[in-house]
Amino acid sequence: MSTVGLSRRTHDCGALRPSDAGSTVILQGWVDSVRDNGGVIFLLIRDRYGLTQVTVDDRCAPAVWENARKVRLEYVVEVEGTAMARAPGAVNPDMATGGVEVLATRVTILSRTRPLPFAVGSGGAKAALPSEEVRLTYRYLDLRRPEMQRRLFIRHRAYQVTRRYLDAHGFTEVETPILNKSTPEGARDYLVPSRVHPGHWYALPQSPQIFKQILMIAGFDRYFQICKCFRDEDLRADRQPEFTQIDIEISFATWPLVKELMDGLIQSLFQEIQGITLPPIPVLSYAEAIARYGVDNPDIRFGLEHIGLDWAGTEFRVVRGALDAGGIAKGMVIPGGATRASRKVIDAWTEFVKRYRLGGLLWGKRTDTGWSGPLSKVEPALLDQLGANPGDLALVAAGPAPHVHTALGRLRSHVAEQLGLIDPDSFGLVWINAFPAFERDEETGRWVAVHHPFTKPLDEHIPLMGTDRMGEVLSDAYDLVCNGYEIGGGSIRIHDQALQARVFEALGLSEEEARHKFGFLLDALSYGAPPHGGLAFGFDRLVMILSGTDNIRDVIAFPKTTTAQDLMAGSPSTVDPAQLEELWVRNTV
RNA sequence: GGGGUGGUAGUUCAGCUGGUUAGAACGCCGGCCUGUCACGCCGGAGGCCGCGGGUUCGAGUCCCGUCCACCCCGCCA
Repeated sequence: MSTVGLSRRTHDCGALRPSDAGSTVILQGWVDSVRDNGGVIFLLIRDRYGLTQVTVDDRCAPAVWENARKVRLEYVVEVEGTAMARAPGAVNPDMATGGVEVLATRVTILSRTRPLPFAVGSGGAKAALPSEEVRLTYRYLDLRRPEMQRRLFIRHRAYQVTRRYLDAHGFTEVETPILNKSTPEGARDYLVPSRVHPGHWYALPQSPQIFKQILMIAGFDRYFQICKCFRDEDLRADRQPEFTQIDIEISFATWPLVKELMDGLIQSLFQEIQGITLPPIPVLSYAEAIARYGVDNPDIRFGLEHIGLDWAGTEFRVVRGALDAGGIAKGMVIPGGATRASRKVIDAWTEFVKRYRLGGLLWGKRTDTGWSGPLSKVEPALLDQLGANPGDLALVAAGPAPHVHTALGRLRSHVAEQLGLIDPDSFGLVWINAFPAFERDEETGRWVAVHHPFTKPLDEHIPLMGTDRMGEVLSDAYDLVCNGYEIGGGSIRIHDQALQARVFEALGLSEEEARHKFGFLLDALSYGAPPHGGLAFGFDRLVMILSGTDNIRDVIAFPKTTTAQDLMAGSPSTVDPAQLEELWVRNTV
């Protein structure tokens, strides 16, 4: 790849090698370090490709010296000089260009800098990274750091691999509107007032869901888009208010076809970016994932699987009480945990599970002869089901099923991380499918769609809709999970308007309401809709995993804080009252 | 909406149970130094101790409130 072309520079800062000795070169870049030894000055020049040492000594003209003395960290300079092989004792084996240096014949300062708010270049290695607040305020400086550049280059590669793969498999990239109709389901919408329609509002898309289904009805057969989505909900380390999805929809799709095509995309991404060939991606049903891992986004890079026990006949009070109240109790065994987990550590785990609305944690250490700890009061025959060996630690959680699953599931990852059971260089991918189609809204008690109301229930479960077994209906939906992160999800959609109407009915949506919210989709479905399905990948999370970070802000050029502010740009901000007036909006703050 | 951690020099941090003039490192400014690569040495400047109240003879330190950053619960079809 040539980066020089018609530019003045002859090489980038990562290019020179001892074999270039004797060449006249021009470099342009930022001053990464200045080592002024009096009679000789060494400048490290940095660009996105690397670092090159420039030498100024008594062979250099007075004008070179004059400018070299003025140079400061992060000045932008152009240096002309002669590439020289370094003397054997002066070679730096830690640098790609460590065998060469450029003896300057000209140093031109292209741009100066004010004193920096924090160390940017390799000199920053000696200082800790500044706070996120400072990094975000001066994002242009943070992004100058090679580590941040590396992540955005990986992101760039991921865009290209995605487009190339999907194009090669017959997908058409289509853009859908950013100014949309609000639908009151799902996350909170970001709203945009209409100037020409007083009192009317657009919503920014939470996803292009309905549009991509309409593209299927329109006959595009295979669609994709790398698109921004917006959800006005509280943030997390892996959640931003605006984020990027690889949005995909396939006509005449079945779950096996979706899996085959998407496994190929994921394989390509890991192959071309990480250079690794993934093993085939396994599939777990939702029910199995919950039983074995407690969560629907399990990290399968380590064991510590949950163990369901048959508690028949137990008189152990905590478990008995939970079971009698309609709850469950299940366990987890930590091999060697009897010595690896101190009482203090177990107490901390007990506190940990309380976050997830669990009352506490029962534990027991398997000894050569029996059990110690609270679990020693349980009937020993029942504990045999745990399959623990002497030296193992068993943890048992009892309570309402959702709390037990979630708490023990989160604890499983917490323990694995704490005990170093996770190989940080490995990737654990797994598909989860056969999700429940409906769940009860905790506040209203109404049935709501777990995925979205266009998700097709499994054929054999369709008759259960609207009956008292509504909660047993499973859907043809699937998520892709990597290292415990949900990185994608989708479903086979309903393409039949009669079935769609039945789902709305089962959800307690009147025909009128359904028409008001989704009328245009219902109309479209009535004009010859092919069977179709698809999914969307969380592109930021994917890049996060591919670049080895656990924070989504690290892979977004200009992210927002946990209070959804852009500290650099200063958004959100107040606006001129005249703007509001034009938009028929009145400020009530 | 709730819980937790943090906020002291440009940056990263120290500052014990309240006590005289708030320190260090890096950076910045000036000087010295001909082979450095975290260069070294000497000197200097730089502080509304996040903000607002309160307790006290006295607050960086204790109390209340508030703002900001981060992590988590709720939330995120």
